[in-house]
Amino acid sequence: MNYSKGTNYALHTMLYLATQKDNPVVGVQELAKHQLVSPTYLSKILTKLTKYGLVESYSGAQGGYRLSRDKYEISFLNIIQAIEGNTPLFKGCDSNGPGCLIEAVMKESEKKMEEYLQLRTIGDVADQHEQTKLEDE
Amino acid sequence: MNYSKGTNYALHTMLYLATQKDNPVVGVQELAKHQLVSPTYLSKILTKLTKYGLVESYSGAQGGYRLSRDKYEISFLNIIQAIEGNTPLFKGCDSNGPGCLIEAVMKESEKKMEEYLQLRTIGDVADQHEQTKLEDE
DNA sequence: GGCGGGCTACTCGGATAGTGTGTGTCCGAGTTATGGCGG
DNA sequence: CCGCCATAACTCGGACACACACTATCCGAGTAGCCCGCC
Repeated sequence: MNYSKGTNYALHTMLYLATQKDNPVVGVQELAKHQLVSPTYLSKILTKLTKYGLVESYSGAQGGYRLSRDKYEISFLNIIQAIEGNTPLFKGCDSNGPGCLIEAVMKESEKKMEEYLQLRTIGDVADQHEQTKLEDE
Repeated sequence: MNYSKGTNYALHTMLYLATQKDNPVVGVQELAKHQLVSPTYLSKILTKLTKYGLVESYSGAQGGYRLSRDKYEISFLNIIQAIEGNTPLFKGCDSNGPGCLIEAVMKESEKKMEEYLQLRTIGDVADQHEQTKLEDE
């Protein structure tokens, strides 16, 4: 029970894209280099993000990816669900029916987490990232 | 990324124990019968709960398990961590150091969920369970 | 009637497969910018 | 100088192998209550 590595890669990739000026198209090679991941594997993750509508892909030479909408409109929850799916963490009370009290508690706890992840956007964190970089200098 | 079935079994088993009067010793056979799980597998889960100090085991004839402390002192988080371990859901920012902003957000979201799970005790839910049973009659 | 030994029911723990998901690679197909060549 | 074409760079998508955790089962060992027989 933990987040897949793909989610980690996806979050860092999105953060990298969000810190770029003027939202340019960035190739997979460059994205992969910053995380020590194979470009082919990262492209699979980016495919998921594309299907989920978080990034746009551009084929051909000088192609690559860029954010498909404003970085402040992309929450952590969006990215996580794009990779992990939006299936609930807890399931299996089917035999006990929808009135299972345990399921209710688990779903509520999951909701608490998702509410926070929905609040935080990749743009916010990108700004924080810029801030700390300036402080270092 | 989801809770293991073992966690589901553990929660239902704990709830069943909590709804018993006077906290008697209950055998694995009886516990397994209510969840349609093999007794041998359920015993492995109960072993974890025992090591975590949530239940006590009694060997020999008429043996079994019972809660080792007051049901209102046993939170959902206790049970979940007994089965899933207390490792964080999100990990892998080691290369980025402890100052990784993404990791901070993820850990905070996890904390939100755990806070709620720590609040809810198996005793509370057991009482709710009794309540709804009375209303049905 | 009291005591002891064997029996039974039960848990404990390790060993062992099967299975599904995540992880990662490889390759062919399609797409687009770029540069060179000929008109 | 302009347009066409080959080439290179790049993404896209599927197919495929591998590793690891979860799931589940089986079996031997240990333990405690119970019953029966012997003294």
